[in-house]
Amino acid sequence: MQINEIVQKLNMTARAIRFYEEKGLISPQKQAINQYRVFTEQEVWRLQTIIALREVGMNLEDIKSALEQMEGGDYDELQYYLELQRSMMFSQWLEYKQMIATTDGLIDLLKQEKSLPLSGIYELAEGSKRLRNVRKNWRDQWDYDGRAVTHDQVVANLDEDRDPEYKDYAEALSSVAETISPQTGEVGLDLGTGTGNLAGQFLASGITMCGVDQSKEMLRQCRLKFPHMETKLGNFLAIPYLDDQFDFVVSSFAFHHLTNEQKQLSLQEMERVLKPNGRLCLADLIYSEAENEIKPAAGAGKFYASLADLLTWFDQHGFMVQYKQINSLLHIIHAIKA
DNA sequence: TTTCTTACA
DNA sequence: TGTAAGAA
Repeated sequence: MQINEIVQKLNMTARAIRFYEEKGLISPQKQAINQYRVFTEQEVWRLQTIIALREVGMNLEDIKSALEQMEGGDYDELQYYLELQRSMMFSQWLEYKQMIATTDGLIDLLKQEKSLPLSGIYELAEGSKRLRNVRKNWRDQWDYDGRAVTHDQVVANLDEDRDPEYKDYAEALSSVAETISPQTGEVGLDLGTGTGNLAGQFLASGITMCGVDQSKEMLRQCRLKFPHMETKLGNFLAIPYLDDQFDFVVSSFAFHHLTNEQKQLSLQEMERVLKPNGRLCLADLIYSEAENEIKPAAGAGKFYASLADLLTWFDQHGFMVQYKQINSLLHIIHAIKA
């Protein structure tokens, strides 16, 4: 097949095809006489794949590696690329939501004041820019990919001196499950599910669970352990689910990886995916009280929330809250969306 | 007529 | 990636 047939068949432009070749995504043979490109079925298939991946917003570089993986029969990688794409789309969706809200704010100001007060504009613009940056600055700083395989052993054989972070791990998990005490037929979300240890508590009693984690390797382990659990790549700041999807949201030993600013966004996100009257239960390392309390160092990339801040947030957002303390840092927080 | 390459937007 | 120009 020559280039024009392809162009019509897949309705694209010849320039695009040559461009893909230039970028090394395809490499059709050329006729010796006139240098015309000749396309095989294989190449048509590749082109179709490129178009499809393009359609979901993947850039050419990523498509190239995805294609290479698929050549090697590695469909896991492709799945990862698609999930990454999906989670990015959720980030963008939220950004748009934010921008819409900002615009609405400006429209309201315009209506009320007949003019745009500069301070208001500035505030709204700054606000949305800040939110955008907070989301953009999210990264895997913790190398969970590298720790995925050994993670379960680490939490199983705790050396409390070396890993004070996971002290009372098992107790915390079962406490969360107990607190939520899910009804048959309910659907729950485990944020930062890792290898699915918390979700497993619910799965064991026949509850449908979805898990979100930012580490693909953690999710791989999780899928091995719980093949029937739905897992998605994503993060706390742009939960890859639509609004009002879950009866309850849980999370353990993960929230403290967020900065305080990110925590606010994250709570907002949990609220978004939670059904009306949904429940939320967090097990995490939290400073309990008083400013003058001696706060143990949280370590790099860790930000223990203050209990008071959390309670305030829940209060302001119409949640009923209860909490209990497991050890000096570890708390279980239970909030119900009224 | 068709496609190719190259340069530029 | 689109468009334009010159060549095979």
